[in-house]
Amino acid sequence: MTMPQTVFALVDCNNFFVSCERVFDPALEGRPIVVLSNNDGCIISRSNEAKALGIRMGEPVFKIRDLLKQHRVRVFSPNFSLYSDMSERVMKTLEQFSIRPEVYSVDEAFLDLSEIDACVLTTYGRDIQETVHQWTGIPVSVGIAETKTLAKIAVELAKKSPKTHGVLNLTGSPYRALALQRTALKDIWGVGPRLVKRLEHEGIHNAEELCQKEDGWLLKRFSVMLVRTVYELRGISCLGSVTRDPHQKSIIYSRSFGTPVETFEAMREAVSAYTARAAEKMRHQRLSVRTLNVYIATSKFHPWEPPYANAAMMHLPVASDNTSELLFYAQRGLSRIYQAGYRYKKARITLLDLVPTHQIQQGLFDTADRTKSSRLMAALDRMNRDFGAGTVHYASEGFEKAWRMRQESRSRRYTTSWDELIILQCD
DNA sequence: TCTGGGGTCCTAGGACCC
DNA sequence: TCTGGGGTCCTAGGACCC
Repeated sequence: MTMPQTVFALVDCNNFFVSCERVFDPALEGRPIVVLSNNDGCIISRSNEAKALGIRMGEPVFKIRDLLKQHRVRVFSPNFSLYSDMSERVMKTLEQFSIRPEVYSVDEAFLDLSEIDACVLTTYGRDIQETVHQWTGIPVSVGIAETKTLAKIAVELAKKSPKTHGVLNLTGSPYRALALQRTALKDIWGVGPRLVKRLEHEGIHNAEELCQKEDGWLLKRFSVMLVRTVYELRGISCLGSVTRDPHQKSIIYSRSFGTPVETFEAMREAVSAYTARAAEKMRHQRLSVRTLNVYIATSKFHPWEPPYANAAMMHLPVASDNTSELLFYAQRGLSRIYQAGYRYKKARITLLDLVPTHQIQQGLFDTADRTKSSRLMAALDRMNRDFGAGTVHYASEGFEKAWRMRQESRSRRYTTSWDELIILQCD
């Protein structure tokens, strides 16, 4: 029995965060720009002009300040509400081309094109590219192939070679072997730095050579995961859906502090604020949590300071989506791990064991009035949504927030905040 | 002075049971 | 005195991804 041939397209937004900034300020076109991580720490998105200057992904900003200045690179603090809104617009547009695009990340989606006539696939890809650009202003590249792993390779090659104009169809292509030959190990989806090292040690240096290896040999030395990747490279689709279904398994809220935290009170504020943010995210997805993890740490970059990191795992008797309840456990967890005398740089709240709120198992001795508390939470979320984040918050989150992260040059939230709409002048 | 944040999956090893 | 071995469940940590 032969399986029907699968075909996937990977649609990948070019330099996504940078492209979002450009949509609302066309003067940025052709200029080097970068977007920074939270706390204005590292580079997380670069325009082609910035890449050409040798600015690397993940580069700490303080190391390249002179370079940025010298070339008059426009620098943006991240504006995630803008980016996620733009992302939704792109994904919505893709629904024109496939019943249910699999949203893989903020800037990537897979489309199942198995039903599309093989002779029109490349044209179809171009159509996707043009429509997304026209409807959202975001430039995308499209890679088409028999498996998701090959589609990834196709899209990377499409970005690199100008001849393709951003669309490359590898299905049934005589160039596939050549494409694999030109793909370094580190550029294969699922192969990270550790595997690269081990594979190179075995004398394998590109995707094509990896494909030639026998299954048994791979299995003996590596894992089933790598075997799966190799099958994909050979054109046999064996990855399931990449979307987060049926619901997310964990929610993290993690931030570095703008200035180090050195007192229990300040840390308690930060942990409370982070817990409240994580709880908001969770309620937005109609989930409740059974296990909560509190983590605090000093900087890992200051070897001259005494290091400390610890985490506390807290189990709730009954799954909850109530911020007050979560705050109680978070604070209790914190007092278990907090040690005085350190300069803390980061805190993190992880919510694990998430369950849909509508199917919570009530505890035998649980007397809390769940309906009442969920109405309170809904009211709180609504106020913060309609009147701006932080309109109403818990006192334990604090008011001074000296630990709050730095954000010096964020663009306006053009699409999600009434106060920050774009203004046109017509003279 | 300044070094991000949010996820998933797999595996090894310990605890415990029969 | 003999010091087995299989199964399951849980967790921490590794590896990878964007």
